[in-house]
Amino acid sequence: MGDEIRRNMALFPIGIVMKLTDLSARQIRYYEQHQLIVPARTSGNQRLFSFNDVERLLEIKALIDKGVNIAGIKQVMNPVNKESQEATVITNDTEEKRKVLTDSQLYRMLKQELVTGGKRPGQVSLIQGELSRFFKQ
DNA sequence: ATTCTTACA
DNA sequence: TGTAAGTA
Repeated sequence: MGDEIRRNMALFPIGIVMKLTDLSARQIRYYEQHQLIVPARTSGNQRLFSFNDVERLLEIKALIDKGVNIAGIKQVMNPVNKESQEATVITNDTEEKRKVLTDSQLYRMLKQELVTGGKRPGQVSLIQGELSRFFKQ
């Protein structure tokens, strides 16, 4: 179950997630208020998002674009499970080890995610189509 | 320089 | 949702 841990690792600050999803900070925080995502927090109260968080945000974005409101999204999306939340609790030790992700490191991980496809077989990952714009040739 | 919360447009 | 204010 190592892949799940990887997808639940808290890695990105909101600024990067904004670029990854093309969502505003206001929107991202708003969706968190409604429990659509539960990003981890650093000891300094800063949000740290995981690949799963980013994927969920992309799904939310797709639904919003379809005209679905928050209430509708809550019905369609499965709620954030306990394991995810536990896995994203940031200890001081974790925070120290995380360091700052360089762009090259980030893109490397994103490419890995594209190869993996994210999620499980059966449900097509939205991350691939959405994030492909970061690898325009 | 970034992010956070609160509150008003 | 956008944005401004005052912090951390």
